[in-house]
Amino acid sequence: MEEDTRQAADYGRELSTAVVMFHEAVGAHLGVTAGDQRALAVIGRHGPLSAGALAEHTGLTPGAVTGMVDRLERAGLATRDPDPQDRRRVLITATGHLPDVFTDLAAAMATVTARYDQTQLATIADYVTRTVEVLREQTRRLRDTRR
Amino acid sequence: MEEDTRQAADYGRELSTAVVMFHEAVGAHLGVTAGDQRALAVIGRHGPLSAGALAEHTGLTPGAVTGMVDRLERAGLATRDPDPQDRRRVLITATGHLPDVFTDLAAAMATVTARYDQTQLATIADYVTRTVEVLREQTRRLRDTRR
DNA sequence: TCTGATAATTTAGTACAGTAAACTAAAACA
DNA sequence: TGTTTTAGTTTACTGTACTAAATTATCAGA
Repeated sequence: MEEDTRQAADYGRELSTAVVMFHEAVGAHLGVTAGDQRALAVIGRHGPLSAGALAEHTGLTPGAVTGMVDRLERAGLATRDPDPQDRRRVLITATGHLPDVFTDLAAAMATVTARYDQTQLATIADYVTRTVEVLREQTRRLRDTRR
Repeated sequence: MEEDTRQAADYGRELSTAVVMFHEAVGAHLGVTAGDQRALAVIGRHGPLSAGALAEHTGLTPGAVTGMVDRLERAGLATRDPDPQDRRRVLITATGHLPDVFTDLAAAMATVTARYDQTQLATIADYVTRTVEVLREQTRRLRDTRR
């Protein structure tokens, strides 16, 4: 049992490293930062947001959001559309264009998950869900303790 | 089945985000970059490395490695020890001092994995191992296709 | 209609990680 | 012993993301 939980820590670490490096590579490839990608995810889930709303979501200044959206636009991931209700505003809209890198990853992961039956998938889902909760909690704690 | 693999993609995405954000928080908390942490992991596994060897491992210039080691030292994670065989050299040595953040995470993850029996742990290990392989392969492809 | 507030962008500046080159000390070799 | 090479650090510079403040256009309210 002890041996198995130690192994779990090892591959958890390897998974972390692999995830971080993958995302760095994606960022470098697309010319966007991790924060850019997270902002894009917010827009994708929520729908178009004004630059100001995005600034609130990200905690960045309006100027920094301008830069962020520039990068997302340049990468073909988002556009600025005028807001019909307020001409001062732009609505940052996800293009929905999924870069090959994500479709490739999804396809590869589909072949991985296709190996498992329902029970196994439930176990995996449980593990991942709990892991995500742990990570979020630990992240929260870190953010709350100032250096 | 299709529903389940789509859910797998969703929590895979959430896991990715949680991992990246956790590591960013760790980095900010400790004052080290992701690259610093990876270099530290190399030293931890391999044993002390000279600055030059570390530069080769990381692909950075000697000057950048000096900065990296400065940061690791400042965070209490590594030290510079003289190399008895060549006085021009320093051996970058991991202190082995595990920051609370990692022990806390390990403890939290241990409670997660303690929920599963041997069969379930084997399933999880299989999933994680394959996921890591997929991520590494995709990362390699990205690095190989220049922007 | 005018004034104050708001939205996004631009401008000027900062912080940081990294590179290239210079520097200093030590090692290797003739 | 003198010269060349090597190791790590420092210095000067670059690129990038970000902040603060200024700018320009639009909106809301008196």
